[in-house]
Amino acid sequence: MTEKTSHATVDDVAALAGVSTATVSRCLNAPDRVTAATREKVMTAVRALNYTPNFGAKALASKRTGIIGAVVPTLENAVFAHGVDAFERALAPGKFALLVASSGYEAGREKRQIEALVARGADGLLLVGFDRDPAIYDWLALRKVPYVLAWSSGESHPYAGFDNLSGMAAMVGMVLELGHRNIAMISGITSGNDRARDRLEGARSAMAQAGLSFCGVREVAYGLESAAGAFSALMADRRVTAVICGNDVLAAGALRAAHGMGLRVPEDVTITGFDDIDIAEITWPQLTTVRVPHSRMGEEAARLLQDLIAGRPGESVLLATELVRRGSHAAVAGAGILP
Amino acid sequence: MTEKTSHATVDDVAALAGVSTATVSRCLNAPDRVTAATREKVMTAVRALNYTPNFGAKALASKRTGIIGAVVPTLENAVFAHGVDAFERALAPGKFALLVASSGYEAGREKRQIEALVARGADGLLLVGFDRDPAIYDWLALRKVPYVLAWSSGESHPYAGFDNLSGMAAMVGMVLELGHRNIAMISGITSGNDRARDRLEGARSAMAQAGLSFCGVREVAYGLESAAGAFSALMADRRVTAVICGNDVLAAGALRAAHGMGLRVPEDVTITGFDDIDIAEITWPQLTTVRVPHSRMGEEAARLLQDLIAGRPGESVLLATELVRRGSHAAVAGAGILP
DNA sequence: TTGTACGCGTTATCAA
DNA sequence: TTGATAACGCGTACAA
Repeated sequence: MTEKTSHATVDDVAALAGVSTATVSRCLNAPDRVTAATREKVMTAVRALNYTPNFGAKALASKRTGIIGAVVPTLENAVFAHGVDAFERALAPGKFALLVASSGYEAGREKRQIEALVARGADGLLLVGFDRDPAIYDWLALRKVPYVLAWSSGESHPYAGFDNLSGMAAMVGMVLELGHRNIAMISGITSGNDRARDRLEGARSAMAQAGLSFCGVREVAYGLESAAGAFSALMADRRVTAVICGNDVLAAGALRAAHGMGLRVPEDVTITGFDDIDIAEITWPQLTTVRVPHSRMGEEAARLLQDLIAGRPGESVLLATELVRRGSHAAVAGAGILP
Repeated sequence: MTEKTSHATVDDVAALAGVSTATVSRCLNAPDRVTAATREKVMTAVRALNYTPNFGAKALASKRTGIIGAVVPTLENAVFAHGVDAFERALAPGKFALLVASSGYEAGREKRQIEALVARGADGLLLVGFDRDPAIYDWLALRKVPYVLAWSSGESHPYAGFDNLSGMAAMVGMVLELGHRNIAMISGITSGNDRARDRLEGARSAMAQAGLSFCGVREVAYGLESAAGAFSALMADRRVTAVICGNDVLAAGALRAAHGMGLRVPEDVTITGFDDIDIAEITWPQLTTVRVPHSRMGEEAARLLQDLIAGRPGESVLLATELVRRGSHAAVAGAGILP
């Protein structure tokens, strides 16, 4: 009875090919350090035995797994789904694989997920934003795990992101130019979320620069329903002519609520988004929003992280955001200013 | 100069705690097989040394990684993003982590991704649909890697999915009841995609049952633009009063094209979707579509796969789809049938 | 309940 | 270019 269930090992391959295990290993990991003739013999044996290197043994001996971890709030937001998708595709094929975990916007869960990924041997990490317990950065440094932050500018950390603050300030600036003065905002929950905080901050500073402040600000969880609720509450103040939203999902929810209330967009109220995900082009009217190059950002993050893992310097990159003027904005009625 | 860079090992912990390495291992993996007193000593040492088990060594010795792999066409489609998100959340926390790869709807790339995940020591796999090279299933069986198929009923394979065929047949049945007779369809690319094929097949069989066939069928890549193009082409036939779409993205693209052509929906043309993702509620009018319990499916798939990995039997589950009647359908003009 | 000692399969060092 | 051999760090029979 031969052991049919056990897999072939380097020893089996070496024996069949008539070489040493060291040569087999070289053939697989550094083919150019072996003569064509022996390489041929070895590869034939590999195929004959259907040999696959044991992952654990390889990781143990080489001290690297080829696994990169990513922790995002949720894949349900297209922003992260697209970014992670692009990130994964930009990883050197065959060399790295992506381990994904979600935090549900919870700091505690994010910490546990980071630990779990590192425990699984992640060679590097992709994280969202910079706002987290400093102990985590210390721990990562201690463990010598390289990481890249995305969707924000990472302050002192390596990052591939953009400036949420100025992006939103530009949007509010445009709304002000349209003559709006009574403006409200629906923001994401800012606690533990630097993206949401920066967007709110950017909006407020643009208002302040014009000597104004918001009629009302509502912090709500990202979701159509919560945005719709916030919108109705905000519009109770009949002076409001524009509602700035922290992202496109929030804006879509507000838009729907507006329709439900019999309000015309943009004639009665201007609604703006942020992110420029697919839904921005699907709503009616289409959303005026801030374009963020999510896919490009995923690619840059992958490039940067792979540099870091390889011991190369690696430079952070700040991507530009862009105002996208579509149909959900207009000059305030009677303002005499053209859109 | 002490070696500051090397991490603590079981030996270090054992030495500090004054026990053997075996006891340390037991404390971490089977705490109940150790007295509370020694456990306390060991855990104190673990914390003091900031000890984390080496992943490679653990995997090598235990022959399992706690890594589960998933290969989906793309995370850009909300259907997969949501499903994967739910799947990941349903994985036993701390015990399993999710390795995600995308195939871009390419069979060759999917095969390579599967191999890459198995090479990374995946204890189990989540795959989309059943339509793939049989050699892959053989290879998986040879390697003894458990897997679960989702988004389809998996034929002879373990699956957590739903019946695309009957789901679409029900939708077409409803459209026929509304009096429509000149119907066209925008389908996803059916080659290598059993979901798209089943939906097209289900639609055709419902038509056939009424003694009809489609005015036109267009197979296009999933995307707003391609759907918009297909819609205009299909509507060149002025008899068409309803367009069945293979999924919600396609339907959203068709809807946008309809607006662009000055067609009213649903007064001039009925448009239906499939999947019931977020955008179905964001379009105007909201999409009449087929609801698929993506999150529930992800959870069931996780449950099933974990059963399989644990050596338990594990039962496939077929989830029910449901017709969601919203605003994009209406009785054909002059049909005298109420919606 | 705890300790001893070996095996897991690969890579890397150093000679040849 | 190739080969012998020593790590790599943990789990686990088996014995105490």
